[in-house]
Amino acid sequence: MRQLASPKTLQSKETSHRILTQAMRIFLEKGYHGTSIDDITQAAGVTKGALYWHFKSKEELLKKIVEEFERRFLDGLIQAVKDVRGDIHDKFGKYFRYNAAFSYYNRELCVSFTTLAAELVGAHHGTEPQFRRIYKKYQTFLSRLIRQGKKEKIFKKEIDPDLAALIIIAFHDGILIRWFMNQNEIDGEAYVQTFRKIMLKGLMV
Amino acid sequence: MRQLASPKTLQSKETSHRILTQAMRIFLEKGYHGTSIDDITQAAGVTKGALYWHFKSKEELLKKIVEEFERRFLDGLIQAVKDVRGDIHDKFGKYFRYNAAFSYYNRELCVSFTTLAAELVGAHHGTEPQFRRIYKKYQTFLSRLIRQGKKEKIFKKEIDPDLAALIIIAFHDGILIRWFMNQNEIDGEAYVQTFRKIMLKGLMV
DNA sequence: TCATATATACTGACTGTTTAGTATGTAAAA
DNA sequence: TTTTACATACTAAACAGTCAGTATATATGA
Repeated sequence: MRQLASPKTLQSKETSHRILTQAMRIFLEKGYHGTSIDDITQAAGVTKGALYWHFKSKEELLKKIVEEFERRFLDGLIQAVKDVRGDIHDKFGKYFRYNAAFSYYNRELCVSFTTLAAELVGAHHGTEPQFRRIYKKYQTFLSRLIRQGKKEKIFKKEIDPDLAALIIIAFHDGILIRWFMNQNEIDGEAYVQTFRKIMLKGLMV
Repeated sequence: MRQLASPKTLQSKETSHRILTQAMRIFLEKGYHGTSIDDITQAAGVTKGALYWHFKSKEELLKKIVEEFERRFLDGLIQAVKDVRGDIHDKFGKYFRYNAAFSYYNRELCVSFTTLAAELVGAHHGTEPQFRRIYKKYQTFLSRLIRQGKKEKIFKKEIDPDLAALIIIAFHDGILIRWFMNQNEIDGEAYVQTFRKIMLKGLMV
C-alpha cells in the first residue's frame, strides 16, 4: 500500500531535493508537457520508483515548484517591503532590489514559474487556480503600493492602480522570459537598471 | 508516394486554412507539446489523412504560424513605420497604434507566437532558430528607432538602444501574455493607453 | 549486544494508453 | 484515366504511472 513519504533520513531528503531541482531545471528547458518523467529521473540519477516514492504524480512536482515560488519569492517580497520604514520611494526601491537579488540567485525558480504559467494558465490544467491565486496576490500587493504612491503624490494621479499593477507584473514576466531567452547576451546589472529607469521615468526626456 | 500539397481548389484551400486556424487556437490554449494532432483534426473537423495531406508534420504547422506572424505582424509593422513621414514622435505613435490594432484583430496569432516562443526557445526545438531570427529582427528595428529618438533629443541620452529595445520587446511579450491570462478582466483600450504612458513617461510624476 | 521485526527508501520490469506519423483505399475532379 | 483530396486503419515508440520485490536503516526485546 502506497503511503506518501514523510522523509526521515538525510539521504532521503537529499534525493527528493535532487529530483525537485532537476524537475525545475528541465521544466524550464523543455516546458511541462515537453518533459517526461524519464527525463527527470535520468537527470536526477534515480529510478522511477524513487520518484514516485517521493511524489505522487508529475503534477505534484509542478505544485511543489509553484508553492516554493509563492512562499520564497512572493511572501518574502511582501514581508520585505512591509518591513521598510519610509515613504514609497524606499518601498519601491526595496521592491526592485529584492526582486533583482532574488531573481539573480534563484533564476531557475523565477523563470520556470513564469514560463510554466504562460504554458499552463488557460490550458484547463489542475494547477491553474494556484497560478491565478498567486498572480492575484501579487497584483493586490502592487496595487496597494501604487495607491500609496499616488497619495504621496509620487506617482501620477491619472494612473489606475489595478491596471498599473497588472502592467508591472506583465513587465516583470516579460523581463524574466527575455532574460532566459537571451541569457548569454544580457548584462544583468545594466538590464535591471534600465528596466527600473524606464518603468519609473519612461523613455522620453 | 506522398507529395507536398500545393492546394488548387477553393475547397482544399479552405480546409488547410481551417486546420491552421484551429492549430493556432489549440496551441495557444494547451501549448505545443500539450496539443495532440487528434485535438487539431477534431477541432477542424477533418481526419488525420487530411491534415497530413496538407502539412508534413506537427512542426510544419508551427512553422507556418511563426511565418505568418513574421510576415503579417513584424514585416507589416516595419513597413508601416517606415512609411511615416515625420519625427520620432510620429513613428513611435504609429508603432503603438499598429501594434494595438494588429494585436486586437489578430489576438490568437500574436499571443500564440509569444507563448509558443516562451515554451520552445531554449528547448532545442527545431523552430528555435526561426524564433530567434524574428526576435533579432524586431530588436534591430526598435534599436534603430530608439537611436533616432536619441538623435532627435526626444529619448534620454543615457539609454542604451539595444538594451532598451530588448526591454520594450520584453514589455510587449509580457503585456500579451497577461492580456491572454486575464482576458475577461481587462479593458483593452485602457490597458494599451496605460502601457504606452508608462513606457514613454514612467510611473513617477 | 545481538537477533528479530518493521518501516523506509528505493529498483527495474511491466501495463495500458496516447502519441506522431504511415500505408492503403477511394470518391470526385480534371 | 490520372491526379487531387481526402478517410480509415494501422504501427512503433513514448508516455505516466504501478507493482512485486529488495536493501537499508531503525526500533524493540531477550
